[in-house]
Amino acid sequence: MPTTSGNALAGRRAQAARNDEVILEAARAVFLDDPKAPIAAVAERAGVGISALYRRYAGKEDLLRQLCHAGLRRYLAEAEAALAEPDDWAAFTGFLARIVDADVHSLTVHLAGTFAPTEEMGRDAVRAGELATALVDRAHASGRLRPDVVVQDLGLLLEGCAAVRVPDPERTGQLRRRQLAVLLAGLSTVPDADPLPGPPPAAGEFDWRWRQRT
Amino acid sequence: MPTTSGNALAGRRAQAARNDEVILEAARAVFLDDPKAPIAAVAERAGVGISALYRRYAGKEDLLRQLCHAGLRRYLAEAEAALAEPDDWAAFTGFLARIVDADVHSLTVHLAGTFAPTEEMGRDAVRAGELATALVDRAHASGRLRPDVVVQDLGLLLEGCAAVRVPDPERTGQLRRRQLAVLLAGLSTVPDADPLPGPPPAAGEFDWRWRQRT
DNA sequence: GCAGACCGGAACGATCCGTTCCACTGTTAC
DNA sequence: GTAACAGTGGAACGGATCGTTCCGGTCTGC
Repeated sequence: MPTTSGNALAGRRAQAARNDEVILEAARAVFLDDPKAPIAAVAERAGVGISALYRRYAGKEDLLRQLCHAGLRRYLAEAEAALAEPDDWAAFTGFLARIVDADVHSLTVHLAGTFAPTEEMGRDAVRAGELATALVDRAHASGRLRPDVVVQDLGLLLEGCAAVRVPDPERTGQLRRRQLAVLLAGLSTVPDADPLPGPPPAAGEFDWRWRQRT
Repeated sequence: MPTTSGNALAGRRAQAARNDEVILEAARAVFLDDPKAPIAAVAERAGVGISALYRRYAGKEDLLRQLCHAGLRRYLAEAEAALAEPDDWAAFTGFLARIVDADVHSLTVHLAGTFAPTEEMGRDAVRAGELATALVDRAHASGRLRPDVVVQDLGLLLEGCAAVRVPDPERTGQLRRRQLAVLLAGLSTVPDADPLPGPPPAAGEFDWRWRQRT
């Protein structure tokens, strides 16, 4: 029989621990899809009751804030990992690809403004700006980045990728990779040797937009 | 004294005619900013009462539909105008620039799904697809468009531009032009000779996102 | 075997929003 | 002149939504 120490994952305590993760993941998925989604949608998606949510977070704003902060931390982690990469241009493109794949931009940006940010988030945001600047500087140093590109252009680029969205998440990822490839080719000084990635968008692939949404 | 025929713009009839336009423009501005905006916001922005709206449109859905259809017609008009342009590549890029400037993509796409489309809209949508295909074909013929680009990539491109938005509409236009330039450079087979247009995004220009929204 | 951590979900109260309705005003037709 | 009326502003209504609270139940840890 499990005790508080040592033994992990058993019984009620285990369910609680699992719920911690399952709720956060559900919140991520739900609010990524619709930043104004009701909190009940998160509970439903997670397969838990509403109480399980309120036991962990003071309220909706608190949940949003922590979710957003997690995204910001992910951004920092990826940026730091990228700066460890020796190749300047690969560090730059790899960073962007991972941020796009992780859909971090939607989290940090589309959720911003829906809660009062903490001071720590402010500090993290500043640091994120510094790291991004370092990555852009190195990309410039490599000579492969157009000279008239500034750090803030990263915001436009990420926004442009995050805007691509279809119902199927996996397909969304493919299309975003394609969009990113085009944008990077546009930001590069050397012609793009590779073909555009992924199956190209097909006829009728965007028709779902016209179907009546509830 | 004005009669029904001949004389234009006087008295009550004139106000009504003016309101027709002022309401449509207000609706455009409001729903472009927030597709889920309440109808009262449109009336307020137009400086009229709610009755003035309901006298012209059967309901919110009807207003949305007509607004969206107007955008679709604008798309068709621009596409036809572009096809009259002799230079294949200029026709392609000019078309995209005008669509981006007119913010037609947000209208047709972000409003889609909020109303039951008419059959005429369906026909117009099909025709829009045909014209877009013709423009892409001509761009391919010019040799300046990457061979692996398909018509549906236009959707991604427009989405990527429409995603750029700051509070000031004029600045939004500038930044979208910049984004479009990058995307077009990425879609082109020949290196981009011109520098990126407009003042580059500045530090702190996106901070407004973090200010608490009501 | 019991105290309590943990949970599901109904219930509540506060908004919000689309639509209707009515009183009012200036205009037009006669 | 004046009677009908098109056009309007905005209050009021009814329904829907959503964040949060709360209570009864269950299973665990000791």
